[in-house]
Amino acid sequence: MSSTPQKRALRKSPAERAAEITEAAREIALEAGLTALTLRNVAARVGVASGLVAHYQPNMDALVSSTFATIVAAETQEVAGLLSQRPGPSERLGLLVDTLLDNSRLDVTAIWVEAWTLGRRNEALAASVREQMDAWQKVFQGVVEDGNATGAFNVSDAAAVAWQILGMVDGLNAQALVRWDGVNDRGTHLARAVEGMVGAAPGSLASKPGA
Amino acid sequence: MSSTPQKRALRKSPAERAAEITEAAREIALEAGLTALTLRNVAARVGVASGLVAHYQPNMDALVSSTFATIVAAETQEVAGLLSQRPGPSERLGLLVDTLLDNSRLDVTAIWVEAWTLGRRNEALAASVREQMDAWQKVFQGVVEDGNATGAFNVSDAAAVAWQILGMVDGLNAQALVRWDGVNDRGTHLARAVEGMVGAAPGSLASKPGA
DNA sequence: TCTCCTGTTGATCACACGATCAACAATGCT
DNA sequence: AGCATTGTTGATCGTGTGATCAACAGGAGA
Repeated sequence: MSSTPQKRALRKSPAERAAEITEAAREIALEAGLTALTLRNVAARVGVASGLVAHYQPNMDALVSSTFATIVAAETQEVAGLLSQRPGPSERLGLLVDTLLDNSRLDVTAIWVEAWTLGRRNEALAASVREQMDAWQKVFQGVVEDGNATGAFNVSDAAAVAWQILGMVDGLNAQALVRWDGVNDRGTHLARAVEGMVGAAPGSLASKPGA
Repeated sequence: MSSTPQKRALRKSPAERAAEITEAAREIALEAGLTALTLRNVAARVGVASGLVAHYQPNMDALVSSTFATIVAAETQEVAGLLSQRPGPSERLGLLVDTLLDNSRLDVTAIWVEAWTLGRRNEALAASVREQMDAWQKVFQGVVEDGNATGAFNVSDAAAVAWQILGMVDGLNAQALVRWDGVNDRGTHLARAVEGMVGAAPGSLASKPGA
């Protein structure tokens, strides 16, 4: 008769409570998407009244937007960190391509796709999406420019090529979200395509490090 | 005092009324997305009570699903029709790439992206999405296989490469949905990438027919 | 002209959403 | 110990959704 008899949530500092809410929002978004970010949903996860969530956020659009930014920025930084450990531009670009095969990031991909359409009705989210896309593009652009300097690549417009590769990766990831089967050598095929774009020698972007 | 005084919609045959409803749904989806497909929204467009829309559809999930299929299948057939007018595989693949630059299809792209996430909670829609993706993939696969037979391309796994190209096109289109600026020569870059994938000679996929 | 058949209405239900706010109570300070 | 600050509650409002169904009325056939 008393499964969760905790009548009242214990009082916490604003900073601590705010952190709980954003963390709960992050978890919910990763598990069930940005659409599942409702006042009552987040409140239930924290173990708190719905009004409290509203008290800590100007409105739900803002929470959706900031949650998206938190999740996506973390991924960008994580991958960027992995990149810096690779010796040269070819190895770095190859690593980025291999990220495609890593289905452990499908939950983040789902959030990307959701944000693209949700941004249509949530201006704050739309701004975050553009911001985070720019961040990703700069990661790619840096690698391409490095390769240009080294001579490994030969690209006239590094920014444009970076946008292109980003778009391809996003598209293939989104495809894997719906159709995870049917395609085997995604890494190899994409590596060949990217080689064509950056003017690298065929096979220079090692897809599978184990080979 | 009487802007739309039509008290009662005139009686029509079931087939005619059903066609009106599906057509209204198509228009709404193209203008405001699949999310805007509500009972009252569709009913208002037809000029009819909301209950009538429900009467002609088993449920809204089905209407969303069929509307998606209608819109997307029409685009696939339209582009496939354009393809058949081109002489050889290289020209056909080049045309497919140029379709990317055609921003007149952005409304359909928006529906694609929306369907990818909506399919998470609408099983009927998810099935339609997979079906329509297969249809698109077959279009690409046909072109690739033709090129293989002609000798213009050199691809070991045509199906996989077709999936890859489709994913790239989707990704770049989705990107254009959010970030329409910043990239100029999308066609050229993608053409170079695809050339790398199918083993075609560089420049053989003419991006801009005017050149 | 009368009578059914059936296309159509619109009120209604249950539910979920964001947002608001007076009332409450835990906590730290005096 | 008493008090004031403030974190917290939960009922409430307005809106929107899909779905249901008894009642209505247009129109074709007798």
